Amino acid sequence: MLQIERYHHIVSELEKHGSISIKNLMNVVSPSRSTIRRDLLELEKMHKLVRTRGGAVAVGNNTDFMREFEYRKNQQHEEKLRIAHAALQFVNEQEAILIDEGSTSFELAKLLGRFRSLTVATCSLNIAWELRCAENIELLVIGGMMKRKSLSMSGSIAEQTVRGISSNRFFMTADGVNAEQGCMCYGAEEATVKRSMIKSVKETILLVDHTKFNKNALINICELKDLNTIVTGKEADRKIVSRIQSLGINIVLA
Amino acid sequence: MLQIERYHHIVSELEKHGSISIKNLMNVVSPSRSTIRRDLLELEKMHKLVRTRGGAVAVGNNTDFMREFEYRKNQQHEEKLRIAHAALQFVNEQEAILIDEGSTSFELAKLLGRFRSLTVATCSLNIAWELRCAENIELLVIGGMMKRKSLSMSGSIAEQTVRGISSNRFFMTADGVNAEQGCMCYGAEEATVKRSMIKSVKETILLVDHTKFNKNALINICELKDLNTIVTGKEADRKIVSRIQSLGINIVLA
DNA sequence: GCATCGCTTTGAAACATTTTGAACATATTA
DNA sequence: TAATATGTTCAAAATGTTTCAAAGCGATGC
Repeated sequence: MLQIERYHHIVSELEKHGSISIKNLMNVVSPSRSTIRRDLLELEKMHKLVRTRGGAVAVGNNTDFMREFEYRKNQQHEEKLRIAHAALQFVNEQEAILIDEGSTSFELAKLLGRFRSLTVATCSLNIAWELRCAENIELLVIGGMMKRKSLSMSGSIAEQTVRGISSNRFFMTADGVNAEQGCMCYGAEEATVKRSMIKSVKETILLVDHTKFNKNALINICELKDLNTIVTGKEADRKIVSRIQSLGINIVLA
Repeated sequence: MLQIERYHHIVSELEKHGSISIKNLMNVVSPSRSTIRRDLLELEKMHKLVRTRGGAVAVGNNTDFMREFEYRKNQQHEEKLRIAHAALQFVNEQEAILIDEGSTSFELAKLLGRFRSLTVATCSLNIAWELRCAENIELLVIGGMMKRKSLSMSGSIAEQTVRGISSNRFFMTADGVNAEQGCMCYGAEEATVKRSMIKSVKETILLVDHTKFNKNALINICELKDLNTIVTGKEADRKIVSRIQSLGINIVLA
């Protein structure tokens, strides 16, 4: 394995797991302890990792974030993947779509490579980064003050930008949904941006895993009737589903 | 195997795997190390790949790591680091600064961890990603249509955002600088954003390595008198330096 | 057609440099 | 204290660079 390939392998393992051991790297990237040790030494100089006894961990700031993101991603990850796949039916070639921040919509973004040509607008830094090299996608990054927790842009600048655009579909996420209060999330500014987005599109499609139903989150985003479709996992409670359907909202169980 | 066939084979392998080793190419494209080495040398000149010890990696590779590797192999990398360090003297605690896209300003961004509290606005997706976890930094991402080549946002949305902000200092980059035409860059939309940025700050500081002097790039950004300071490498030609100083521009040789 | 010339490409060898794997003494952990 | 990991040093291996002669190839003239 080439040196650069080893470096790359180590860094990407680190991004995935947050830490690695020399033992696990042996026979994968190199047969010799010394070489691995030297690689870690080099990567530490580049501030790509911090060495520990027996291995290394991802660098300071990134670790917390990675852990949190990985954690959120892994919760209901399999369900989120199903939801993302099901959401694809609402994406059409040559269209412009809006994608919200959040792990489910991140999964959707990762599936957009299959289209020939799309325009995607997003306030998620994660999604922007994921799509930055996708040649089939015209990417509109919605700027604003970045929220470190969600890695998304919000605030008055984001709102102003959203008001100036219009598109067919908005794939929204939420932290809580119920028939009475509608969609909710924890951040007030995020909620404002979401509301603007809803206004600037023809159709809003909510992507939520089943655990979000009947859960309350601080800030109200919109009522259920503002949505056109909800895509969720087949684990969703039947009563809730039929309750929502009775309000005239289309539900897709993935 | 014909030369052109070898080139083709190497490039397509590179597209498939992201990296190749000379060993693997031996006996496939040519029996001789020398020939392969020469091929890689040629392809590197054509910017089809970047050579590494023992092989080569694809250019414009998606991963952070490869991109950084490409940067590091760049001739002026060491100079750019010096320039970034020197530029730090113009950054003050608690201030708001604007940072342009480009590899030199990216180096500057990486040094901002040493401040206790800063507000940073940038149109560079690279820089935004780099600073996403920095708890000492309030990050304003300037949104807009993303240019894949520079990983930066521009266009009318970016301009509009820039018009709405004001800050103390703008750290600008350029592809060409000379006393007559001033600062230039290759992208027309990028130039427009840069001009807006210059207008919205008190002081503009240009960060350029010495190779940018007396080089022409397509689009004019501004005249030299619009700048307050130029930070460049000590390799810069003395004549050019004194010529610019005579125009009343402060020059820092890093 | 074929020999010759000039140019480019190729393969190999010599030498410089970097990387690697192993050995051993030292430090750290349980 | 035993076990494990680390740092250091060194020779061997691998890779890069430079140089050069041989081979390949097109153009030209006979």
